[in-house]
Amino acid sequence: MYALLDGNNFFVSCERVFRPSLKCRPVVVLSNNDGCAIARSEEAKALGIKMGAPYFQIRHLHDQAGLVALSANFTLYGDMSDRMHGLAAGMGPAQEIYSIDECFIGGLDGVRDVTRRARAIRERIHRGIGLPTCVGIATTKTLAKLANHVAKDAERKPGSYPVELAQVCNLAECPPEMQLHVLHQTPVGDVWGVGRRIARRLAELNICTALDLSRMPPAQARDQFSVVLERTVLELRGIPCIPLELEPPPKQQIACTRSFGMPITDLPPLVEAVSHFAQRAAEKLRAQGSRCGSLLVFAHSSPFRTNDPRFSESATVQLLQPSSDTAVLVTAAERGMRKIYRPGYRLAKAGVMLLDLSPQTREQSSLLPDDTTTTGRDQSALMEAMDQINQRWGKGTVSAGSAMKSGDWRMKQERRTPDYTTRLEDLPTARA
DNA sequence: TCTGGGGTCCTAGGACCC
DNA sequence: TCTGGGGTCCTAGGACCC
Repeated sequence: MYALLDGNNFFVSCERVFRPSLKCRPVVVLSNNDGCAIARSEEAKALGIKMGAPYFQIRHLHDQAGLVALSANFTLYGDMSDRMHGLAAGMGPAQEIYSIDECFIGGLDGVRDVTRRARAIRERIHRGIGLPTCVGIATTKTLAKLANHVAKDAERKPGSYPVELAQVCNLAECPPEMQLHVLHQTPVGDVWGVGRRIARRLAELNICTALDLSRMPPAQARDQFSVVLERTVLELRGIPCIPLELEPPPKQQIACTRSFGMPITDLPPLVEAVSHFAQRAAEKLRAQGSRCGSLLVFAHSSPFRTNDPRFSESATVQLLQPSSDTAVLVTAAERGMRKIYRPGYRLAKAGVMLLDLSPQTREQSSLLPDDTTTTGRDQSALMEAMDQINQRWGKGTVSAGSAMKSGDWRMKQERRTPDYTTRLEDLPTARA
């Protein structure tokens, strides 16, 4: 038995905790660079704003309908997320943190009164940190996801489902007719693991609802699609195929990529940007205790500006030996960028990806006699000191020389809210 | 003028080996 | 003139997730 708990309109809800005036208003949170809407309040959804809608296309709704648009504040959301997951863990013996706003709880078979317990946890989260959540409970993760949809729909679309299912829906407790009804009401594209493409192909086979999909022969799902879809079919039938992942496996690649605040044509700001990306990526790399064997740098022009000349290049730089040293990675990133750079293009985005990750174990010295790369204890001690300083005093307190964050490649974030929960200066003040 | 970022897994096809 | 079969590894591309 699994439960899935997730925060409703998570980023918007985080913002509303500290600005109650945003309640009952249409609110969106924008992606980096204030590019497009990545979270919407119910009121914003009612205005017809789609997930991913470019901001410039919905900006007029500010005057027309009082839309409030905020820059993403991931520091705030990450901290609220930690608190939410901490409270959610009380629901059962095992927890998988699936994303910033969702977690699965497993091992519920031995837990008495699961539904009531889920309601109590929801209440505790709401009282404790002010976030609204919904919980779906079922025999498999895929069905728990589905139940979670039901809990949400029952709450916000009166009449769609019985009110008892609002906020917390335990599908396993529902009578069989209701279970069938739920599967029948769910479009196949809303099933976890079925995206737009596969939904379209399934529709050609006359498979349009979750119920239809659950009745597809698993072998056919495997032959005509993939083992992934076969698992989904089985999960919809109540046969668990996707286990709980208690500990996140170490990442196999680490990326840092950004769209620029304005188009870049010159080499120096590009080098500065990728140096910065390499530095950030190196921090993430060390945080999970890994080294990387190679690094990929890319840059491209805007795919949306069809009149501009197109540019899209990448270079993979092999390191002499695996490293997690900021200086080594920054140097490699710069080299890659100099290699792919061509003048005359308006570049919109660039990034660095660390590949061939392996665990940071013992020091391994180079076989090459004249390898001048600085290695060994001194360098890793320096990295450790850098990470600690930045952790204690804030990101970017110390940084590699070429990676200073000064240029106009920096992203636009014109409507960012304060770091209410992680910076003393931003602590909200309560007035009597 | 203005369109995000960071991941995973699976599959097909080619290279290579015996 | 005749030209196998089975396996592994790697990569690129597609699909999905939030």
